[in-house]
Amino acid sequence: MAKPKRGVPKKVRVPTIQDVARLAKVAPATVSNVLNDSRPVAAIRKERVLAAVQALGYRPNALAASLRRKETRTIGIVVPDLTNPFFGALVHRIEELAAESDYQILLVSSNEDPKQEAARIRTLLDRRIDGLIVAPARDEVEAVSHPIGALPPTVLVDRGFGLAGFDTIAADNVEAGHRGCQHLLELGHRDIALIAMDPKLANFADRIAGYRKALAEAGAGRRARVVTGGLDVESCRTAIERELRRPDRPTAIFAASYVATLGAIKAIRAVGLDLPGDVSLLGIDDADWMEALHPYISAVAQPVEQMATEAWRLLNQRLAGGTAKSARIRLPCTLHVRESTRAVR
Amino acid sequence: MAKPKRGVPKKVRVPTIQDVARLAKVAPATVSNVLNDSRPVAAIRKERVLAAVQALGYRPNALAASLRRKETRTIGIVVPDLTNPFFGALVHRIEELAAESDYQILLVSSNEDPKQEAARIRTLLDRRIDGLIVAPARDEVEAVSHPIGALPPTVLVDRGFGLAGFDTIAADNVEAGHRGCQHLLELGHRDIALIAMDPKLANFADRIAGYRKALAEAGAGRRARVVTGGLDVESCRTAIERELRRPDRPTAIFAASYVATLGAIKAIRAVGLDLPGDVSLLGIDDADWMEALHPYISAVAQPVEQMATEAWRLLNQRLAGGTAKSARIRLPCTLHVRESTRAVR
DNA sequence: TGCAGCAATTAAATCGATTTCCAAAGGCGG
DNA sequence: CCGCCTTTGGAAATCGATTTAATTGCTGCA
Repeated sequence: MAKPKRGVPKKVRVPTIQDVARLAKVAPATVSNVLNDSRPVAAIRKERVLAAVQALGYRPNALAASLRRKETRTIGIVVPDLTNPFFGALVHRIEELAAESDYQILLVSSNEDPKQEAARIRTLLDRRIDGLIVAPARDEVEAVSHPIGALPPTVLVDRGFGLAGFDTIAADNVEAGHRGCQHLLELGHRDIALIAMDPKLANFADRIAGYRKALAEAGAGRRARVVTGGLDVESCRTAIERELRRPDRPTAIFAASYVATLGAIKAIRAVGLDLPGDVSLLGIDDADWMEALHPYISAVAQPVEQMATEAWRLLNQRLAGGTAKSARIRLPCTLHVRESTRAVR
Repeated sequence: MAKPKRGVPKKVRVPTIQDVARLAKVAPATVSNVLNDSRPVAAIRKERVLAAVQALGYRPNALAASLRRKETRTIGIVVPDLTNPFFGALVHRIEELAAESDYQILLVSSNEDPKQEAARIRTLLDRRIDGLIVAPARDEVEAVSHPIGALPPTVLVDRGFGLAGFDTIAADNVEAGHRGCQHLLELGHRDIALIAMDPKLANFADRIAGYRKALAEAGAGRRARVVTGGLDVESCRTAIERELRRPDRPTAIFAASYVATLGAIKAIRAVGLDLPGDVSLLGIDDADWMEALHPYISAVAQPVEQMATEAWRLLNQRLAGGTAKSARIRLPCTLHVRESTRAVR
């Protein structure tokens, strides 16, 4: 293998359309026409161009093309936290779909902070992205929409459901809360504590509403116990631990998110209770490991893949010029009954 | 709230530098000079420009700027699988660091496929990214480097260690295998099966080497049992299951990756063995849930955060014109002894 | 008072494509 | 055989910034 041993990384001038044109003895316009076949070009010339392209290893500068075309074939994705497997899966799937249609992904993370979110979105807009998929940090996307004015076609996923002017997609969170609580009720639980990271977020509000509804239907309306955890595992753990140490501790914990579920498991351990012997645990959001270690964790799974697919579909519709009024899509969750939920003694 | 009710999403013409110049009654060049303070501008004019910028809500078109400056402040990241928490954490951290320096991330996933990887990298290059961070699908990055020719400053993370011409970063995998195996040996295990997804990948080869070394040091050199799993959880599970069903089944499983660990847990369950009563399990790669459910899973943790930090540091050095010879950084892993590894009966 | 010298502005070139529009050439009917 | 129409090719405009180079307007010194 040749050892370059150069000092400064030799700036290789990448070939431009001019170079190709020169080599093929045609006009730049012709090269462009061949490559995009935007207009017919005589076979002889076409060949010469293709040969030149080959020879030089020419690839069009996407920046220049985008500038002229006013289209970047790039979409922005904003998530609160890539570390959360839910968003990991979401981004993964969207990237996959986008790539199939020759789009690329500018990824930014808002770290659950609306300020950062707004700032990052602005930088995305400077890049003239064609579209935007956001899992907002908060539901009032004033941060998203207000200071910015015109956004490109935008789809809101998971949070911010129903915000005017956006296509929005979310799991049917009311149903998730309802179905989950019902499951626990059917097992005979009456003291069910629901752990929400932040009850002001619509997702949690909905899940709480569903939970309350199920309780009410069972005639246990006043037994609702909603605990506010926090945005991270640790704060959820302490909140739940406190709850579990009370004399009237719940017999079941309904953890309304991935982070809360993790916190709940740790809290139950910390207090020294048996899962599911002493307390049952039902999570919202599924993860690969929940079916690995005993007790397998029961969970209401959000349809991440579907959410991603729908998000991409809606965005595509807009990109294609579709002008239907804002879509609002609720996707059903599925309850996975596993081992962490057990009939009350 | 006003209801636009427009048919086609009214194309708002975004203001350009020309518009600002016109409004401020100065030349476009002056606007540019103010905004980048590339040259001194009289206070009166500067104010006028700033006011105009405010009034119009002007933001420079990053495409145009990039085209001219030949710098996009964008870096590409390529990972095999975002669903894997290791890569999730890696990307998360890099994005964070990049944002701090006002860089943005074009994210692509190679799906563990070198062909896709090469294709996706090419599209990244078309976008004229300033730098590239890759966790390659294979170690021979001919896919990465060959057909493409000149790459921008590139850092290889996790895989492809030591490839000529790249800064490379990886965990000290030999040591990880060595330390892990040693731990199992200390517990009295002699029949330790190591599960690698693909022994041809250098990472796994290294981990295997470390494992063999530890065995040899213990005078158990010929007891090495290396099982080839596969790229996904399922195939790992079946491979391990087969191993566990043999009459001379191992007393300990050393799962050399996140995916293998998950597969191992499932396999142990499937065969009906007790973890860690009948078999011990040690994983490589840590995850939040490993310290949640019993038995807590012992694991050799790769220093993801550090790897991300170093990757960004090295890339920055190159971006800043640093011209040192390719760095090769090995980062130490840490053994987390938890509950899944137990002294052999 | 005249001119060198400096600082602040701006006109124009540039980045690298796409697209518009004009010109030349070839085909065809009258 | 001539003029009109259809192709095809290429020159030039364009996208929206940055940067270079030229210009303008002062200041200050002789």
